[in-house]
Amino acid sequence: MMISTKGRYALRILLDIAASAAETEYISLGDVALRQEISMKYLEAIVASLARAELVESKRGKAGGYRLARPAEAISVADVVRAAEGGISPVACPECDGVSCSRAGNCLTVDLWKHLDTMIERSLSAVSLADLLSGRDLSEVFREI
Amino acid sequence: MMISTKGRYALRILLDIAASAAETEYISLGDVALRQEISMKYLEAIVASLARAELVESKRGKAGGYRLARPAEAISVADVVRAAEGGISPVACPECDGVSCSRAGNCLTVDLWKHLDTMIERSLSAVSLADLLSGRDLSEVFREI
DNA sequence: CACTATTCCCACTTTGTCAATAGGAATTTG
DNA sequence: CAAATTCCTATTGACAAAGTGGGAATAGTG
Repeated sequence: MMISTKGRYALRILLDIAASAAETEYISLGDVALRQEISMKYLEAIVASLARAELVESKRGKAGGYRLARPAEAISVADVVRAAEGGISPVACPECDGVSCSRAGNCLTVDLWKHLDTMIERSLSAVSLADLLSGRDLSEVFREI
Repeated sequence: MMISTKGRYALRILLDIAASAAETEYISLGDVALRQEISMKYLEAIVASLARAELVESKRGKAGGYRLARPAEAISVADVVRAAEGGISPVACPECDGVSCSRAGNCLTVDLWKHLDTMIERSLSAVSLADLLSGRDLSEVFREI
């Protein structure tokens, strides 16, 4: 599994909410849809998974909307992708997913995929929404991993 | 797009060929199919893309088969994945694919995806078939990136 | 209370990709 | 020629991605 529109949109949505948060407590999806040029309906679907993962809190009814459930510093890109895509691993290797594979013993590749997975995991965990909002140079972040 | 069975199988196929290469010059897909428990027909499809990418050379007819087009040290996992999957990038971000995106200017995420891409690219480029065959500890390889 | 703006829920469509299979043509060796 | 191989094109079934549609529940406002 990889990073499709769901994951990319999810990140943009959260950044949009975080950036607009000063004005009003809760940001409506209508506003986000306008700014991000994403259809309202698709937004709903994506935000639903973000809410399920407790990355955002919602308030219904008029003047309702969404806000971050935690400070932007405490939400990593890994959190977002996991919530939106259902997982982070880019490799469909059974053994890597915890399902034992009959070939695991003499498979020369398992180890490679596992290393790749953990590296991606660590990289995306190291970048927070706040980092992206501040325009921080990501070379630093990635170098420290 | 990222690493599906096609990419994983492709790697296993090349490792199989590389490991058996001492016995006979060319390895037939029938043999690979038996050892790797992958259907002959699916193998054909995958090997075709490896041949197109000039990672393997073929010989037709009886006693024909495939062999590596370069020494195992000179074939990286990145080469294999690119050939089998048609690309490496796990992110479907237009700007990252070279297609200019109207939002690129005020998009806070493009940079992140580009960093991620190049990191994966560099990681997979750093591992060769020979590394995998020798059972070399990949922690070393990944640490040096 | 009536109205309106919102989230929430479920079902649906369309399009595309993955994973694999099928049948047969072309080529080489013995 | 016969057998073993690669090569080529087409097709299938399952599943997910990307998005749409209709409407119910909720909450603030005049």
